[in-house]
Amino acid sequence: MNNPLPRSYFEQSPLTVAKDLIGKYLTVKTPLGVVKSVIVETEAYLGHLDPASHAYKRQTKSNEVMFLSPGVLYVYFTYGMHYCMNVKCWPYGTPGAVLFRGIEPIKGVSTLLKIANKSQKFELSNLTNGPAKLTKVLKIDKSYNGLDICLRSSTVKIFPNDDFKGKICKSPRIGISKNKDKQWRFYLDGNKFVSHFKQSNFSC
DNA sequence: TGAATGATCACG
DNA sequence: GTGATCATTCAT
Repeated sequence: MNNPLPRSYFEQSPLTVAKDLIGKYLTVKTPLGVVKSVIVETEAYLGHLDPASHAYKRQTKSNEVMFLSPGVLYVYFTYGMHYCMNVKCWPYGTPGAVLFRGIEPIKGVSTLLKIANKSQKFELSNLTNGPAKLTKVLKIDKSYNGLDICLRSSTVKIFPNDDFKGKICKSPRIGISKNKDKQWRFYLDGNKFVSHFKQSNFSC
């Protein structure tokens, strides 16, 4: 069995990590069993350099884990009802993160359907093709904020995928009002687990 | 296109 | 305290 991606991997720029995470394996130990997925969509947030980042101007109670060690999760609550999951990048003290926006489950599919209370016929992509959808079905909430995913013992881990072959495209990030021109969203071309499948402004 | 729904932050 | 905003989702 491989080791999960090490802390040094997450010390890189969020832009580097966001693009490189496409195609890698995400494993999450849910209350009902382990689910393994392929990461198919991410976005980079560049902390002090990025007006759209939650850590652009200052360090607060809610964004503090983005200033901690690379490889910890940053989970935030938004719109009064949703959780979104990021992994902290860049070295300790320098805020930055990669948001998980879409994943394709490949093991533990029945577990996911059970958590969502859906039948085998349900279109699986509708459960994981959005940042708040995937946290909901994986039962990721604020209690995961600050979790270190570089440890073998962690309930969330990311593993390499040496066989990955696929075309990675990029586009502006979804749902932000600042820094809209930057193409800091990355996704696997043609994959149905990618959110906002129909988007005009992209390049590959 | 707009409602749901609540935490957070800037302001003064 | 008040109001605006929000890295979303779903129904209309």
